[in-house]
Amino acid sequence: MNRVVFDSIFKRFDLHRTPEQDVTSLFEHFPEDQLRHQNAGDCLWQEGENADSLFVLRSGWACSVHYHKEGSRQLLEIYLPGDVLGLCQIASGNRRTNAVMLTDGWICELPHSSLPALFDDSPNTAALLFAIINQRQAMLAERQVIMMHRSARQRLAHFICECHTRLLEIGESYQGEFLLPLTQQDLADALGMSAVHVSRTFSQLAAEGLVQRHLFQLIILDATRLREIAAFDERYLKSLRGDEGLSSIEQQTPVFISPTASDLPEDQDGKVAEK
Amino acid sequence: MNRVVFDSIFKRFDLHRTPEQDVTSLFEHFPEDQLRHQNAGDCLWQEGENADSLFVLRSGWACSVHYHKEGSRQLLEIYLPGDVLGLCQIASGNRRTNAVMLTDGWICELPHSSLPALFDDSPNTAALLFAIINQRQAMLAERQVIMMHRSARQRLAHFICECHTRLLEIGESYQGEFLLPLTQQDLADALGMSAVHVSRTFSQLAAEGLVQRHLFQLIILDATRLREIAAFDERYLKSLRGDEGLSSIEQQTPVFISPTASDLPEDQDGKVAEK
DNA sequence: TGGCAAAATAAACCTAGGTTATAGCGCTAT
DNA sequence: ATAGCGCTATAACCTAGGTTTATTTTGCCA
Repeated sequence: MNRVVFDSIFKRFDLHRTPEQDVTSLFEHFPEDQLRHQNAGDCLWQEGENADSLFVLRSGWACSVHYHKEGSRQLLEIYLPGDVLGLCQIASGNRRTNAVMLTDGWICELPHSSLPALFDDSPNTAALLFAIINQRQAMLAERQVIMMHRSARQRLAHFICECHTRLLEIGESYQGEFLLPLTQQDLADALGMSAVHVSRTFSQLAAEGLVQRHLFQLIILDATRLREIAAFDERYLKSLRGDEGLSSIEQQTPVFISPTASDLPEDQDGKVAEK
Repeated sequence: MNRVVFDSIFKRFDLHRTPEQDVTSLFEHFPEDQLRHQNAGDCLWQEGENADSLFVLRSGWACSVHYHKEGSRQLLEIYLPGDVLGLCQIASGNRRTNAVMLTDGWICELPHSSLPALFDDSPNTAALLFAIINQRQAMLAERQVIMMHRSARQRLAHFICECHTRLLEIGESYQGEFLLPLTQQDLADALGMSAVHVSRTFSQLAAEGLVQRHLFQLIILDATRLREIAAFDERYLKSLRGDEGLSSIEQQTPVFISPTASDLPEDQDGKVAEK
């Protein structure tokens, strides 16, 4: 490795060429017995702990969450299958949030100490991790803009669009339909609104024939209109990919790596977390 | 370099030892003629441009800002002397925000292409940049929590505390007094509230004897109370430092590097930006 | 010294969304 | 069955903060 690694981090376009192989290697570098099952509600780490490992989410949903002293909480990031969690604590070395499974799922834990070996194996991986961190930061910035300047209705619409787009990329949504394993309270905590208002807003969107939600199954009935309302510009989700974004959702094929059903021990269909 | 560099990134505590020297080297690696004067209102980069360099802010204030189609805008980050701007676009390669000088100031531009040489010179610099990115992310996350869960009054109080703490670290505040070169409209755009309400809230804080603002000079009269209101926990600002945060503000000595007055070409006292 | 433009105040009014309360619905466990 | 719990829905009410419109203050410049 050596110079090659840093070059590949700082000459950004290098990483557009082989992200997939590298993510794959990230998964495959560790033997299957490192794969761990988690139940909905399980805690991956807690605020204040030392951070000495990364997690790769192979199936299921997770989130990072901040609990306030007054009892309320805030969901900061939503993690989907294929996501790497804990990257932003590599430097600081301690957790500033909690990470919780939203559904059952399988995770793979990588101690920081194992990273150098991983980089030896596939030099571009470091660049990839760096790119992922940057992408996450882009998502945070985007979310901040949206939270501060848009109505509750728009925020909810945007959240749905974002989930849908991300799920399409990993092949977990068919047509406009997908499983959104969050309670209205979860959504409220993620979007900075009250659960009551989430309910109201959902009813409203449903009444307009835009979406439909039953149990935790969500169906987007009018994607175009929904994206209009949300003013959804998916480019911020695309910085990891070679393309320029803005292509219509329908043409997309999964690019980012998600674990295929076959290489996972049974149950990857998350059951919903109980509060 | 080589292995050493990555080790130093991923063995986090290495960087608690020598951050100062490295930031210094960041500054000194480039000859003085690279130092450029900027006027308040100058644009360092614009949304959509290609990102091929970093900026080090040596004096003055700057911010990253997002303009909305409807004409409103959002200040995303505030940069103070000593800050490095543009880090989070290294991987993605294009700007997703605008960067604007809030006051007159001096900046130093580092093309991405010059980074490898810089890393050769002082291997820890890479780790430092990495750490700074993480720190920025922590600030973003913190801001998100605050923007979503706190009242306008608390947000304003928090913003004041944050600026004060950051300015203390670089030696640009004496006692509770410092220059805050933002108009109420700027503050409104940074805090997601209306300019009118910023004014109202400022008046209220002043009436309670907490702060005092004249022109762009701000005086904190009752720091303790202000921090209570803001529920200000400065730890998120401290991840670059070896200490554990939480020490009282009064005991702090400047640690992060700020350019000393002497090594700057005259006028570093920013004049306020005209809108 | 006077005039101008940008900021800051102030008052009146209005609405998005929070809060509280109640009720229905679909589980699981006795 | 039925009791109990978690999630959702709907309605009534209330408040923080937005918007609009003046009025005042301030600094800048000729």
